[in-house]
Amino acid sequence: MKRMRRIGTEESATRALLLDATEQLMLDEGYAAVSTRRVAKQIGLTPALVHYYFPATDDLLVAVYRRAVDKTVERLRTAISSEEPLHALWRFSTDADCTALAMEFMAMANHRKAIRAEIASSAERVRTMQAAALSKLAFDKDPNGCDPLGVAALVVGIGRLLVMEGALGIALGHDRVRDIAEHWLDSLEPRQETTGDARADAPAYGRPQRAGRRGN
Amino acid sequence: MKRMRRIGTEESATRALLLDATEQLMLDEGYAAVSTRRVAKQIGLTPALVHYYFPATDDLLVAVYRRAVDKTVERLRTAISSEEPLHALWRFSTDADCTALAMEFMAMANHRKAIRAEIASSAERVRTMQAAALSKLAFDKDPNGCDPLGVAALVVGIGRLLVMEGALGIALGHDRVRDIAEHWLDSLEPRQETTGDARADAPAYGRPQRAGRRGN
DNA sequence: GTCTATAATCAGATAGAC
DNA sequence: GTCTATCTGATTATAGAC
Repeated sequence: MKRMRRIGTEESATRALLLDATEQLMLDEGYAAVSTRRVAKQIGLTPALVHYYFPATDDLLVAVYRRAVDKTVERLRTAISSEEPLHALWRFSTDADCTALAMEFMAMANHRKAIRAEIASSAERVRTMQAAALSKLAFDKDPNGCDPLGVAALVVGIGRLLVMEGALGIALGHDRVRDIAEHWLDSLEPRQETTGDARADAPAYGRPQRAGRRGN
Repeated sequence: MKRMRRIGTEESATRALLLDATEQLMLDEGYAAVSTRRVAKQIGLTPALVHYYFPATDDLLVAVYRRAVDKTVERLRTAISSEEPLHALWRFSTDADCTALAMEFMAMANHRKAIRAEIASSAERVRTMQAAALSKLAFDKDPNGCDPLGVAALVVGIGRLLVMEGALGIALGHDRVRDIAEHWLDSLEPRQETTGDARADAPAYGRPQRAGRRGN
């Protein structure tokens, strides 16, 4: 049995720093900006140290992804346990911050096998969870053949559409898409009037531009 | 005025070959596989020759994109001039071959400024064209606030959702999404019964897996 | 047109000193 | 834990021969 290379512990503060730096780099400049050198530089350390915690670069990326999924699942769990899970899911999906990182990973999955496998295995789990939260809606009466799974996939997909295009500078028709989507959501999950004033939670989706985005 | 570097003509057959090879490489292995070396190798030429026709790599990518947009616009034009433009647009957007390349460019745009600018300028043009084709539909009567622009954006977006997730190996709920979408389309643009037999054109969207996809 | 040769970066990954 | 030093290989891009 050959001598294994040394590797950092999961509890290390430095390891967490590396994950933070990688995530931030992806959000600021896109996943293509991620390299052991750039990540290390970002927090004033050396590339070799990155390899100490993450032997291969894919290990780093997968770790970032897993942590992000865990965080998302947690936030999602509280969101969809609300009175109006469908509208909560919509707000969640149209929130740029929640979705931008997911988009980066989807883009990255196109040419990183490890990430693709990770996404495929987590996506169905999350979607199933979302569908479960929508199962209390009265889809039986829906005249359009809607069901929890399809609605979950659609709502999240439309949210991503808006966020993704927004990041590219495309906005034509977005107002109308939002109108149609929200009208549809209202029909599936009627808003319950509270005290008569305007509803408390405005749509989270505003101007989707990212802060520090730089080109190539 | 400094001496300009030599550059190949637009009519060159070799230039067209380079564009073909680049496009194929993007579809087979993802945009990240595109480099002057890989492209040149693919057709048995040298990297330097790529730079002869396309001084910078971005020039090559933009040229591929422009050519693809032109081709798409042409196919789209004939498609949506049919009797049922909305259903035609749906079939177009759910066709993996038509959409896969677009997805690659969208992913690439996340970190290539030149591509992002190109996409932003072409996307609105295409969407406007699609919306125009849908303007003959009776949206005035639509109880859900649908309008051509929003419907165009939504239909294409949902199609892309299916294609994109399919490429990642995600399929959970896709059948239901397709059901919901097609039911919606039928309500917006009622199918006209022909001679009573099954409708001629089946949905184009089947198994979305790409052929030669390789990881990392 | 197409090539060879080369410069200048940048990447991933490892060994071994401290 | 963190570093320096190094190997290896890929990439963009240019100059100049043929």
